[in-house]
Amino acid sequence: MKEITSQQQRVLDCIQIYIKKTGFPPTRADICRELGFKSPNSAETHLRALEKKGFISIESGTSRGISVNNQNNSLSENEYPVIGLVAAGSPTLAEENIERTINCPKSFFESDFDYFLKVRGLSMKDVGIMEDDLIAVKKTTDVKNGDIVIARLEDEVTVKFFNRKSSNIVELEPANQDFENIVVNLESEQLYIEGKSVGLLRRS
Amino acid sequence: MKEITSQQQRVLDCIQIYIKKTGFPPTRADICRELGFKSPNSAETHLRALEKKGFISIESGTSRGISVNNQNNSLSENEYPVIGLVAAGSPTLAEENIERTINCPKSFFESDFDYFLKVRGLSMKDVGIMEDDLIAVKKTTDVKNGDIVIARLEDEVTVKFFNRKSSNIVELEPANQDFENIVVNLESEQLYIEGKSVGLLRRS
DNA sequence: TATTATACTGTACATATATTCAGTATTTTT
DNA sequence: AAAAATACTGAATATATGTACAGTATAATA
Repeated sequence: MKEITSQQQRVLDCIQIYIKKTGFPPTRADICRELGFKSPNSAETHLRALEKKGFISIESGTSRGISVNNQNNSLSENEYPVIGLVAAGSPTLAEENIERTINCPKSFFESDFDYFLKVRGLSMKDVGIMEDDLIAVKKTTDVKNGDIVIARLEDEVTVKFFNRKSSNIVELEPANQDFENIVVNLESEQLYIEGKSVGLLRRS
Repeated sequence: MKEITSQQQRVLDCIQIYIKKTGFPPTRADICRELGFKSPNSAETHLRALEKKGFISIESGTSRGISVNNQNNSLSENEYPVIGLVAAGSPTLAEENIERTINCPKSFFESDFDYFLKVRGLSMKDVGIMEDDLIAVKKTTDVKNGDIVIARLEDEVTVKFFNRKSSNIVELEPANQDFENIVVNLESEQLYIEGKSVGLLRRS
């Protein structure tokens, strides 16, 4: 995404305001009217420049065929994948693991997140995480003691409390007395922290 | 807002999906292509009907001049109030009870809903409803046995399972063995069903 | 120094598009 | 039983709109 000039920014703003106000994009003539241009080609060349720089897309031959490319807009909604917690195998974003997607505002939970994880089992039931709940997961390895983490241990993926006991020992603690702590010796076992829980969604 | 027919609903859905996909509204011809109509007038008459019923607005003489009137639009977002579960007093939508609002897609839970209720206490902890969780509440008195309902009993508002034992007896059952069933005799006590839970949100 | 990008005016035109008119048929409402 | 709404096909047309072409001028880049 190249740098935008101030005039091009004015045109981009004009397009977004127009869409917000009317529900559909402006024509070249509309842009001219809004910004005081006298030739439709003024708008046309700005649109071509904005398209070249990746800010908008233009559907050729289509009236009002302008769409603003909103990839990184924190106010917008987004489709988040729902990933099943398969007993064996890591919860990757590969297409075969995506059960469906959920449309959700980007700033919905306390922090941004990357996907929803569908919970299997009741190992965290004492903190209210039940079967089929959807955990909002932020992909990170930066976790603190007490965080609810999504951890992978030898192809087994679990949701547990994270607890570092020493430089080599990590305990994964369930929130259910029917389950036992998993003590991981980092010297002899591979522990991957896939991410941590930043929220929960239950749709029933 | 009059009633919409199933065909008109198809056209309305088509418009919204088209806008979502392309960023701008469809032409009459686009609608025909999507829905299999053979005459642009098929789309035109449906658009006129949708406009007359208030679902869309049409800018006359304007290409793609369709805008969806998003008051009650299931695809759109909305601000939902968060209401604290005050021990005494009903969870009304009066301004003084609204802690804040949450921006959330309208079709986020299994059914539409009216507000978020912030949970106090642990009476439903065995079904994963914890303190400070936000229950998505649909205002209704149409509840079935087993539904999680928001009930008001003599100025006390609680979240419990609904269980009608007989025409006069309703049991409100907690999901926590530390709490006891509340047996309500409808002849001697007033029971208001404020609504039922259709989902849950936890932001931590 | 030549080239490219930016930033416009002004004209022209093919076509994308809304919209009307003429029909047919079924269902719903009055 | 009549009128209105629904649900279409099919053809015609005025105009709304994208877009190319011809210019002018300045700033940035190679």
